[in-house]
Amino acid sequence: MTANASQIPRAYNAASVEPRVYQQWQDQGYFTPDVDPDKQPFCIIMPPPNVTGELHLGHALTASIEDALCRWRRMMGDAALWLPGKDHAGIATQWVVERLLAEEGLSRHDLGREKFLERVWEWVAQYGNTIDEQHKRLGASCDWSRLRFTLDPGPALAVRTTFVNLYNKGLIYRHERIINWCPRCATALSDLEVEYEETDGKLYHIKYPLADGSGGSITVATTRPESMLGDTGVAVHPDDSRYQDLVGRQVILPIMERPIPVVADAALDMEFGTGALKVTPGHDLLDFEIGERQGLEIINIIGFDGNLTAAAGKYAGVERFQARREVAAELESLGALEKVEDYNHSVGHCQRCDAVVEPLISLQWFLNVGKHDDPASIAGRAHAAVANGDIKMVPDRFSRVYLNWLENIRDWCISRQLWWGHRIPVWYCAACPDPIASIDDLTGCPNCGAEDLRQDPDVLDTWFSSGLWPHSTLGWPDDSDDLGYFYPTTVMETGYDILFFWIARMIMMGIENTGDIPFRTVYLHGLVRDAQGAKMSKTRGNTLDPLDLIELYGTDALRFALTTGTAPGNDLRITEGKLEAARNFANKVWNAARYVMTGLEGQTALEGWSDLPALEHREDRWIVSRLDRVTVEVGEALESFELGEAQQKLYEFVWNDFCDWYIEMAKIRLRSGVGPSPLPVLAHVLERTLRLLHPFMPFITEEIWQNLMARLPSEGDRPASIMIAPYPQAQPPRADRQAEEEVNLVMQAIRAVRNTRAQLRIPADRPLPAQVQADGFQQAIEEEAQVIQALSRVEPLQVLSGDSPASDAMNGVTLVVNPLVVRLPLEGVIDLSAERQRLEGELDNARKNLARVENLVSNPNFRAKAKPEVVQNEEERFRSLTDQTRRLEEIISQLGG
RNA sequence: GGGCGGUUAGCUCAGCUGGUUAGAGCGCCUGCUUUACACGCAGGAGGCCGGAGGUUCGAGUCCUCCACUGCCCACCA
Repeated sequence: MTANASQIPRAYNAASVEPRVYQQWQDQGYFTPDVDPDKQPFCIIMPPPNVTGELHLGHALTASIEDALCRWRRMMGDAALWLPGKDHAGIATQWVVERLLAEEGLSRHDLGREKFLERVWEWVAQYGNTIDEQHKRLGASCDWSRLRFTLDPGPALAVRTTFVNLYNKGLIYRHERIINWCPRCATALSDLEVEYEETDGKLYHIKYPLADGSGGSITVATTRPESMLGDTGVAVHPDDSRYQDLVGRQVILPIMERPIPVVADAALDMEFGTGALKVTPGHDLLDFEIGERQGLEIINIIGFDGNLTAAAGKYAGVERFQARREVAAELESLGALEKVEDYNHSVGHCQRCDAVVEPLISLQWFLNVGKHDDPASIAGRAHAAVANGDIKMVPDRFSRVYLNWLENIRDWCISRQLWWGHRIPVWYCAACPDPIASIDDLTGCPNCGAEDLRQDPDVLDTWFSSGLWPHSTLGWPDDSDDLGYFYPTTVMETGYDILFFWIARMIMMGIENTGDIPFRTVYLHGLVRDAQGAKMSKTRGNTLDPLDLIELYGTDALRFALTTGTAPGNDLRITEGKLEAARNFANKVWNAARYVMTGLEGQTALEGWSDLPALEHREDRWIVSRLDRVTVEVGEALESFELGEAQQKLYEFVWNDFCDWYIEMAKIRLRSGVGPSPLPVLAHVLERTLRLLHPFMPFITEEIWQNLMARLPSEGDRPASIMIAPYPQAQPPRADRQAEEEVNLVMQAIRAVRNTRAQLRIPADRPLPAQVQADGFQQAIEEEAQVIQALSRVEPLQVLSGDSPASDAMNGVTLVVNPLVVRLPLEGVIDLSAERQRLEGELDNARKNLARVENLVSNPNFRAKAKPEVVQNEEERFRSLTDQTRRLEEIISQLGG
């Protein structure tokens, strides 16, 4: 383990490190929390990916965020449970297996239900855990011992229990009504599973003659002329003066030659089309409702297979879009087609297969969720939970979207005509009139004892079981320890695209079943898009495989790239540049660590590295003060779910403060051996930084941490892994304003000299003599002289007191780093007038700033109304600018001319 | 039709409750094989924070309107 520093590879090798480290974590049982009353529970239920799923960047984003939160809370001492799962994904999985069968020339009907389900289970056994293994590559610290599948006995019992309870309450019911039907998937869909797309279509104006033979007619407009075969009425608005005299009369439906009534219904939009609507209650939602109100007949002319039915007369058996063309043609030949206009409207498509959805009448199961303003209803309680703040959403704007959805919610069609899924636990007895809902499988009728029972053939919408997920995974309906301890869960984290599908359902079902909310906070992340901002999709071919990216950049870099520089709820683009930046950062951390560990080689005087009891040196006090400031900022960012902000802060601290400045300063002390050794501080800052970074970059931090700890004397309890080490907390006494101010001055002076060199093209290695007037900071500058000399290559450096510049310094450049004045005698390199011009430019700038601040500070309104610390800041700035202006004026006057 | 975002440096984006001279990464320009790192170091250029009003001592940040753009919802016959 304690390899020589020389044996530490020059670059971090993700591929060899990561699987090994992950295995160690898992073997140690770190992912599996105990139910521990002395700890605070923290629980995230992972959104269960589909068993058919391959890890994509959306999963990777989900996992990166959830893992970071879990690792952070675990290090904070919570009993952190991240519970993984998988979803049986009814339609998606059935499709995959049916496609495989099709390759054998078989359909599921050839196999029969039982054999088919066996095949699906075989498929799941063989391929269903791909995504789990992929999650492990991401470093997911989830508790695999608690892994749940939606069809496992536990969740299945939860589904049946819920169904039976709701059935017994009368909230789940079976009804014949108009639903969304996908002819390709041959199943009913919920409203949510229909996606509307703007489509260029036609608006057909069809003339229906009056039945009285008067020669009069009424013209209706439709985008689906074939549906007229099922018309059972024509509706007009009751206030529409054009049609007053037609209401109550009959018209003749062309082609079908069927008399149908003209009715008045207020749902009509008088402005639209001709103001008259053909009513097809069998195939249109609005028409269905009008039909119900007006007592119109329902005729089904489109069948479940998408072909026209016998009720369509001579069009029976014709495919629906073919029928559209043929009906339009026939209407035209009959002279009933008044006109056809181009028309853009939105058409519903099946979310799964993209076929055009057909509204039709069918016998289905529904869940009555009630109204949002009924506090006793499912929707009402789900509404209240968010409205009253029991459940908080991040970002908050999604609360309104959610509430608005619930305010318009309708009953949920929960039955699907599939085989793969939770079969509806209802049996029909040949001898009894009422269906029987039962948690246990029935073999005989509980009412009459008859054995002629038939179970409902349908399965439940996949989202029905998903809706129970937070409590069903924890053991409900049993009163399990996990349920008591981890429920309500802490955070639900997922993409905003499933706010209605999943989040809303979990809130509804969670409260219904347990009486308590399923989670306290909902964190919604955005969609991962490609570099051009396009949605990633397989058909577009613009998907990036996270595993490829891991191979190229490393897991930590991928995770960092996905979660830095983004805000909750905002879509993000993943680009090569971001991935490279993240990888470079990982490399930076690795090399900083390599440097520190090289320094530790063979050292013995490292006592106190873990808590640095007495810091003498200004630079040490500075970096520790900065470290603690960052520690506070990172903690606060995490508390408010601002992961990107936390990582940004850490990035800047590591790269700028620690690497660019502290390590460079420490090198000088290490070389000279003068003053206290910076090694304990280097070790301390590195070790804490690793812990701060660990939730975001778990692998590289663990690998370095193990290496580092092996080189450091044991002080206090030493955990076996960084992932169970405590998350760093700031120690207020270490905040050191003075050290920060002094080191800042030193850095500014160094920058000023470097800048001058670059401007004047003076080679970096050519030593320049310099004088510093260190008004009030003599001691600090004298003590930091070595650093200033080394980092800006000034040699020799003369520190002057007060305002007594050596006269020979006047032929050169004077840098005002208020309150310091740095003089670089550069005879011949720069002429007096150019220098004078430069200084006057600076003075100009300073005066402008001074005027602005003076204005502010002298404004009584500002003094009265601004926060005291703001006033104080501005006053300080005023003094400093006054000072700077005075210095510049003096210097310019000394230049003469 | 209703609602919600976005519009900040050439590109991709941060900027939380209004308070220094608005930041980062990438890209660009100038120098550097400085023994942790060229996946690097040092220096630099580049922004009327979409437009117009308003509130305020003070606005990228709050309010109103407008423009462009993306998304969500809706029974657009």
